[in-house]
Amino acid sequence: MAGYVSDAVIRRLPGYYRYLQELEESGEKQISSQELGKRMGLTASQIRQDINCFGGFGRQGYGYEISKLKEHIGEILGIYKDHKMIIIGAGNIGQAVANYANFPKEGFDVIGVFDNNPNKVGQKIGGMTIRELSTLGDFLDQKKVDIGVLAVPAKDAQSLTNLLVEKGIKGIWNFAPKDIKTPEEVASVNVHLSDSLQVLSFKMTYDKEDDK
Amino acid sequence: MAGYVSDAVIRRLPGYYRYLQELEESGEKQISSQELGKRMGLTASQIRQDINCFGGFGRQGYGYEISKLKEHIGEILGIYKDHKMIIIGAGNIGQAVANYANFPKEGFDVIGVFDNNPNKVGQKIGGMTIRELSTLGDFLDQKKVDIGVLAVPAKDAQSLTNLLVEKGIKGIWNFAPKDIKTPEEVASVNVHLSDSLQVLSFKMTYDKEDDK
DNA sequence: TAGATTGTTAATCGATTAACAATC
DNA sequence: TAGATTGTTAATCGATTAACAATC
Repeated sequence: MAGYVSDAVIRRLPGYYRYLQELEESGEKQISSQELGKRMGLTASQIRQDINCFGGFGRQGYGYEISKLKEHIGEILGIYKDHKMIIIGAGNIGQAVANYANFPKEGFDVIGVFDNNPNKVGQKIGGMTIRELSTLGDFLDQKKVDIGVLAVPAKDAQSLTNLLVEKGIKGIWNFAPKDIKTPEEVASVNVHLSDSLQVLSFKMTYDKEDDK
Repeated sequence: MAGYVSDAVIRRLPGYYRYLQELEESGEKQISSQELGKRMGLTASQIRQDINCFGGFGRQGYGYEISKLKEHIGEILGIYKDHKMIIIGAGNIGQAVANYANFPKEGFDVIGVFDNNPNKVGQKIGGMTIRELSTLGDFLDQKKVDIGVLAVPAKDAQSLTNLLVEKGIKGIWNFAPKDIKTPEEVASVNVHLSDSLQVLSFKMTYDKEDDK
């Protein structure tokens, strides 16, 4: 359906989904681009442009049917598909992701957790037994895994990425404080929590000098 | 020093810091915008433009002195300052942040953790005793806190934001799956992990149809 | 000096906003 | 029908890239 979709648009899609879900839960049936824009802090124009990257889901003179638009955007995001995930690194972040309650109901299903620390291997987190990292290759040979979550130190990020890619992973969600390189056909998203905290730190300093 | 700095530039700053640190650790002394661009996947032009938002740190015919530029960008980001942080919500993410090893050495210091679950209050995480959420207001009256980390359910995010703002917090690092509103003088950064996973899901689906 | 590379101005590109005809 | 609001084209704005004089 969609042709080229810019990164700027892609990054806004989950926000649309969240706001539409909230509206749906509050019992609303319909919304105009103007009203949605007011709530989200976007212009009505931008919302219509964004949505029309994927086709005309609205109705002139009426607006958008909330549940239908939400459904469409969920579909576009691919969140109704079944995603098999594994987590590599059972440290703070690996554990948080393993236990994160929001995923399963949306089709993101953790089927394995790996670590190379002997004290952790065999322990359970989020109902899963932590496996020895050296068994990762075999695991990937045997099971279909869609998403690899990298929650390891920076120095291990690229070599593990290479292994995942070699074994046919489709996407990598990278929490290591290091940018990873994947071939074009393997999607990746970097989270970089520490970067995000530094951005906050910057804004705390510089906002004061802002004069607009 | 700096006038208006666009969000696009701000978001790249932590990346510069990371790459420069890595170069420094590997013993490099000097780098040109061209070479740095190659490593980071940016154009040399963009790097020079970005850096010159904050002043001329380079030398013609030579490039940039790595340790000096790193230091400058660290300064700009404000990461050498002392930041007192509190964490609100001792669930998966709150715990991960409390235990996150990368912060203290860079001046981000967690001085309190709060939760409203009686089973959690009194327990220890990251060397801190979890406090009853209802004591948050008093705590903020007594101590100077710079950053509040929100790791709570969506429904509680805005009311806790309001409390933090009222008590004079300077920045909010928001992990709740909900956009928060703060007055202009209070900085905030949303992390929205679930959004980021959905972006990955989208890219896994649509990259294949991409024809460039 | 010659070569390299910055700092900065100008050109281009892409994303956002405005406008308005189509139509519910 | 009249009013509202979309889908879409055109105008504007801002960010990225290119170019080049300045200078180390």
